[in-house]
Amino acid sequence: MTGKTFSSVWLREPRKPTSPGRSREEIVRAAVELLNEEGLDGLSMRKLGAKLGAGATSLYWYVANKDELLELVYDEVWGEMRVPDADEVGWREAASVLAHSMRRVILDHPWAADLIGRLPALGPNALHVANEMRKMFKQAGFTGLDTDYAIATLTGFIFGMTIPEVAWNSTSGHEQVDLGEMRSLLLQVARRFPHMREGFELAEMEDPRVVRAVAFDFGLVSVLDGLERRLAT
Amino acid sequence: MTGKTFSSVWLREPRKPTSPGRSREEIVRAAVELLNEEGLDGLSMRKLGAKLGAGATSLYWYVANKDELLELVYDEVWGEMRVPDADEVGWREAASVLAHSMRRVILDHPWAADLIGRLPALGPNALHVANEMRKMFKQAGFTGLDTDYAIATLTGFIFGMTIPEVAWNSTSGHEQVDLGEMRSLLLQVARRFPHMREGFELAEMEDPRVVRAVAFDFGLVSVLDGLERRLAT
DNA sequence: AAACTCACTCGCACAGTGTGCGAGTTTTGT
DNA sequence: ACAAAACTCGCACACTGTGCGAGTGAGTTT
Repeated sequence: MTGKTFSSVWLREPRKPTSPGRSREEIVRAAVELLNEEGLDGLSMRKLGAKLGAGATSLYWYVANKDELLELVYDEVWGEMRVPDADEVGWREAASVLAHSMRRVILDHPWAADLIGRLPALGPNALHVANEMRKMFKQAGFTGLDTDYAIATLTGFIFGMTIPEVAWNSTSGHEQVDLGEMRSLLLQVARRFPHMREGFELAEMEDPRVVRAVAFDFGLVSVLDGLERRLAT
Repeated sequence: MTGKTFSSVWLREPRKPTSPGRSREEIVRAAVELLNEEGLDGLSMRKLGAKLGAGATSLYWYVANKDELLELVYDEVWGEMRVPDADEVGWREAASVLAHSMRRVILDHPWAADLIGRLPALGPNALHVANEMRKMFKQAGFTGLDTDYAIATLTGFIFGMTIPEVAWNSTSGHEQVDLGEMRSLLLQVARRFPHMREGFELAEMEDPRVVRAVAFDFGLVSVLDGLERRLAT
């Protein structure tokens, strides 16, 4: 374990000098664009500099290092998540809309999936979402730490459902894999793991994207039901 | 989108030549060791070669590229997950033990958290776990695709709960952050996001590790309750 | 007007990365 | 003994993040 000292953009002076109205947001915006186009590996300081018509190392005036830049872009995706007001639509509806929104955002920004396991979500946008979720679950009737447990449970489910989906999408983007070979491999697998066979047969009649969406909905009502049951005690 | 052709170690000839009983497993084992010691960034082909007393590029005889090596080590962690027999202990108990086992394995191999979002779990160990889970949920009473949805829901919850926990651990390993500064920042946050305040106050009286473990249990019973409810319809 | 300060830019260099290539070495098969 | 196959590895290439220190240009002070 490298004795790394914990540091985060968010745990520092509220602002850098940033006197000219110019650049940090611009950098983050360009970085997000680059990430959307080329993925996490496609983001390098040199490319980002070039995209902004700047030298590679100029960016280091606005950002301490690449990790800090990643913290900033990570919070940016939290900013895209929509949390409806539970007072207006009820907590279950609010939670459901939020869940689909979070899933959508991650699928649209696959690189964010990698960041979830690397950075804690401490930025203002993430805190805003957390705050709204807390309000939502309190409105549902949760109290004390149970409220936070409910938040963790729901976001956990959403992330855990979506992150592997990203992994799957990244490989099967336009699959070059021989379909016949794939099929025969599946058969071979089915022999060694007999319980999987039925699942394979059922799943291959549907569009995988649809299957995953249905699975998400199935899981979501389960989780919400489970949370609702906690309220009864 | 780079038109990457999908390829996986698992979708290829069942075996490389591998005539001498010697090396591929050994490489994977050493890689896992290196990963446990130094994390995902600490694994480089050169270091791995050195650890094995071999030249850096010698490994490429046994492994097509680094990604393939990662697929192999990824499946290795699936091999550490324990799935009890649902016929003996009942599906709820089996699911619960499995969940805690998966959480433990990921916390013990934090680098695996990054791989979940990058690679689909297609290795033999992963398939074995999936197979056992399918058996477990069928024993519970699920049928058809619902069985697969239940699997996705449970593993989704487990991963989604644990992956951010890994992120948090990686920063707060031995936190060098000024506690007073942290405190004052939290107060500032609490002003902007009032609903968070109660959560902060409650949480800071407990050991964060314990809080997260409790949250996991809370979420787990919720998810299992929710799944059980699906059986009623 | 001259001097100074300070926000900002960026080229160079260093240590490190994955990996293709092709020339070597060892082991195996006949 | 000879050939073929299995295996090793040094070199080179293009790339990475980033510390350093010299440069630029606008604004402020004297």
